[in-house]
Amino acid sequence: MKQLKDEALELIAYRLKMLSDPMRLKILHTLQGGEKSVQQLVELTGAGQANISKHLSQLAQHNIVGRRRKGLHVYYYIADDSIFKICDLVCKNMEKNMQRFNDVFG
Amino acid sequence: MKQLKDEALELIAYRLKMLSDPMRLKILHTLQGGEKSVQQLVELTGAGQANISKHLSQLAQHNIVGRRRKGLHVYYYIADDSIFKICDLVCKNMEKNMQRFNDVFG
DNA sequence: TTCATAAATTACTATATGGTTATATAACTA
DNA sequence: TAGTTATATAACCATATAGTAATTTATGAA
Repeated sequence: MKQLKDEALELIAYRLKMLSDPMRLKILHTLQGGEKSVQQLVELTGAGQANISKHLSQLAQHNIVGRRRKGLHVYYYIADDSIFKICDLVCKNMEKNMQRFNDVFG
Repeated sequence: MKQLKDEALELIAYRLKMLSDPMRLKILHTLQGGEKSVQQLVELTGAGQANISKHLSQLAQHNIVGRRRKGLHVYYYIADDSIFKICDLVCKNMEKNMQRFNDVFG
């Protein structure tokens, strides 16, 4: 087992923090269907414009999404697919827990 | 692509929040070497006892760790290995980013 | 029962974070 | 240029969270 330094743990935690917010996950999940402008994300998620922009700049700082300007619009896209693998792992594990729950109490 | 409900996204976010704190990661990483008592974790991590206990109960609530009482001591152990896969994914991606950084600026 | 030790909990503080409103910036159009 | 639209940023508030000190609970030993 590799020994991780505190600094490394902080980096991992800092990155996972990006994925531990429902609205950011919703944005990412929406972007999974292809790149979207801020406007489109506002419509598709139902969140406020400033809110979306703030989340997007955070995600961009972490290189989780990329941005591309086209006239007045700025299009954002997924730049790091590994986030979905992470979500899948979490989902699978939750399913397993549900199953165990059902096995015992169902 | 599966459509995820807001509720599902909240569950995922809530679970990932458990992994987005350096101290909790440190605890989990320490437990990777085998089960440990609260005392041992206090010594190995350098954190306060109350702090460790609080993090452990959070992790236990999410079934990420399990607990076993043996006399005065309570031993905690990893109950969900998938967390390490998640950390590995994050690590790999960070390495990739570093590599890209080095390729461009190194 | 009394004492000692381990762990959990409570109460509190400081800080971080998400959301909102208002404003600023950037880019296109007339 | 002035006006319009899209996005970003700033300021602010409310809430959540990590850490700590003090206390309580649980267990074992004398």
